[in-house]
Amino acid sequence: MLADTIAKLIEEMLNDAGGSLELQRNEMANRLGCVPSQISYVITSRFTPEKGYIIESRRGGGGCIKIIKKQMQKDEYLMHFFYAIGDEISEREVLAYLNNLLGNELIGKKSYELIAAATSNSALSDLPSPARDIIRAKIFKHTILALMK
Amino acid sequence: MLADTIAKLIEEMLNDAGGSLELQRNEMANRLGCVPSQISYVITSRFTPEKGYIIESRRGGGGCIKIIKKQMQKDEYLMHFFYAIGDEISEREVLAYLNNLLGNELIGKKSYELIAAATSNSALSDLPSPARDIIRAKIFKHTILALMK
DNA sequence: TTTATTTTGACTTTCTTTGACTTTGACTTT
DNA sequence: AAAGTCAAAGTCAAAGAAAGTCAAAATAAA
Repeated sequence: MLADTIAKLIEEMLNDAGGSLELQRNEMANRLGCVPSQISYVITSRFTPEKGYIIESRRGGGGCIKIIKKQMQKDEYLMHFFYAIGDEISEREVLAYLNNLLGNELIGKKSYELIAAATSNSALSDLPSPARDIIRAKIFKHTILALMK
Repeated sequence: MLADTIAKLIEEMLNDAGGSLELQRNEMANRLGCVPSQISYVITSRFTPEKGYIIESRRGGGGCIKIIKKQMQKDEYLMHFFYAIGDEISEREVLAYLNNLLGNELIGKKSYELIAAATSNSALSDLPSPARDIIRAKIFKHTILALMK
């Protein structure tokens, strides 16, 4: 299957490049003889933040797609937290996690405050009860990944 | 890419000059082997007031373009941002704000990444279109307030 | 067969480059 | 002083370059 081939190729390139890489969508699609949006598809379906990848991109002349892989190792502990977070989470639970991270000096006071603010009930007060904890979990996960950048 | 090269050059010159500098458009374009309006393009697209730059210029013989990087007091600036944020905001707009804050060294790279992650389309992808930008604005405002703690 | 994933391609959006044309200001000439 | 000249910078739109989006069609999995 094409998608798997491309995914494998990108992973390989990521390894060679040491965890972070920039590619040009059109150029790559050309090399592989596929349509450019296929590259987009592979990236959005396989290199998701959930799987520990961060994607950035720029359009226009000289544009490109940047893929960053967060490897465990230094961030092993954070990854442990990352995986521990379920699909939904309460404000209280977030604070418990954050206190743990702070206590272990994995994050600083400023990061603590920022994440607490972003995931607070106050910030998410427009959302109804079931949705709120789901969004909170996503935001929390994203911030944990961002910490590892 | 040409534009990036020019932008980088100007930033460097600004640093060397300590935050304010005068350049001649034609002379510079000539040196870089590009068309003069390319310099204008770079300045209007990268050195915007949004990002904390002030541009002045004089036409005619001996004319030039003056670029000033301005800095404000931290909380004043943050409050300014806070009030500028409307009831809804796109991912793009948040990033523009953040880049400004980062450029003015009002936040660090880590805060930048955290807020960007918490307000990303990716983190909020479960929310439908109108709600997404509203929640994003609330989260953003909360994090800005947290920065002032 | 039904459902989920992949593949494609048409269309959109964003960013860059270029060049023709306009406006402005300083200096020179009348 | 008024007019003319020339050297800047400004403006704008067209063309080009890349990535994003979306949905239909094809394929694979259940």
